[in-house]
Amino acid sequence: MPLVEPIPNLSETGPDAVERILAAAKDLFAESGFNAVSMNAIAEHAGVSKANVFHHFKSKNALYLEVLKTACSESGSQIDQLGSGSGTLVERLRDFSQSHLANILRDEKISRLIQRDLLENGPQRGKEFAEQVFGQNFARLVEILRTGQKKDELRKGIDPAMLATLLIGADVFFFQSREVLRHFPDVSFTDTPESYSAMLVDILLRGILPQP
Amino acid sequence: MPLVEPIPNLSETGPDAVERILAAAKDLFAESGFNAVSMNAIAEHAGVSKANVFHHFKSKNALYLEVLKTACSESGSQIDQLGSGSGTLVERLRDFSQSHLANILRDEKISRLIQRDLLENGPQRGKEFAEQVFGQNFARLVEILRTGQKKDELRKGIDPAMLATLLIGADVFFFQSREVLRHFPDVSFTDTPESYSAMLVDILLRGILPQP
DNA sequence: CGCAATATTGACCGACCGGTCAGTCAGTGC
DNA sequence: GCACTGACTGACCGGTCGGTCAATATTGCG
Repeated sequence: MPLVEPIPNLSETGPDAVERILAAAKDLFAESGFNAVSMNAIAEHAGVSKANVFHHFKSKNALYLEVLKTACSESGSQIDQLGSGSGTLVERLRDFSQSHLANILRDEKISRLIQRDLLENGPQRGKEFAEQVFGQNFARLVEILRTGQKKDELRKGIDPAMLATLLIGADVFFFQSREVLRHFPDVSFTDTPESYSAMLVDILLRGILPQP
Repeated sequence: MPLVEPIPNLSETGPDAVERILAAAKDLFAESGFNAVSMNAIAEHAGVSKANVFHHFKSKNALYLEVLKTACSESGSQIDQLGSGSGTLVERLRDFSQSHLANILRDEKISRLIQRDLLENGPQRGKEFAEQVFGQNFARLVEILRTGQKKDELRKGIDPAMLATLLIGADVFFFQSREVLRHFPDVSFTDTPESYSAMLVDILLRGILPQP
């Protein structure tokens, strides 16, 4: 029972079958993970026969890798423009935090897909992601922070890589824990990522101690 | 091909079959997730027949839920003693951050199991975890922070729930991203969670801006 | 001891899995 | 007309899945 019909395809020009398969696979893999999705389900979702899926992709794993590759390139290009803005380091940090979280939330499917893949494929995949997907952006962020530190916009004792980890980690944790946090009565920010981001940067900048 | 033999069982007194099944299931579920683990694999790992597993647990799902229940109660009791220490808020924060991260890392299997379950069972499970597993501890941490805030040990503008989220999130992110972070040349703390924790608290306390 | 309850087993089931295959069909160049 | 090609399909394969069942081994109790 296909939950989504393959676009009625009124006469002829619909999305290419390959694209429909990739889109269906992306949705289903992100939703339920590699093992829980059958090639039959993908085929039905895409409105083609299972055999046709195998005609275009030599195996389930090959299809999965193709989906992952696409997702990663999208994910990478989204973050590209970050950190290139001008202004003080403080302004740039605010911008980065806001747009980074927005990017994660924008295509939830991609985020889930990558999260799932990292969880299921262990250290080896972790290395691949570090080197091929996130490495550049992380290094750039660290470099920006280091430069700011030299210009005395950042405290000397701070490890730039630690700060970068914290900035990214806070957003990632927000993304994947929203559905838990939402049910804590003390928590008020799950529906407004902007306010989460603002509070995060505020804490990072000024610290949590009372100021004389 | 069982990767781990069921304990030679020299004559008779080994762990009860039910316990062996639970232990095997916990290991395998944590390692590969619900769908990727077969009842046959669990049975072999536990050194019993598959039918015997079904004799003690009415279904795969019931076994899984039992494993999850056990894992959650262990996870809960571990965190129990936190925050009950004495001393200034700063000292207690340092203690909390250190031991919280240590707890997460101690039984990696449980952490992975819960992480996997939250990812695969969506918002509904998120609510259950929030209410039945993490709710109390989170509320207690928030309460400690709020009290400290009233005694002026914490800046007024800080949202205690936000700070609690940040404390916990930083540790969780560290746990699940170690294998990625490890491969960033700028990162130096992946093998020393204590130094990560120390840097985290330092940043939170003093902020990242230069101090006059 | 006998005997019932429980623990454990191998054989088995239908459903579904990823993947294959022979073949249909529309389009294209000659 | 004909040969060829790539997209596409339904039927099918061996294998594994979660789950069942009748039969056997083990235990505990009168």
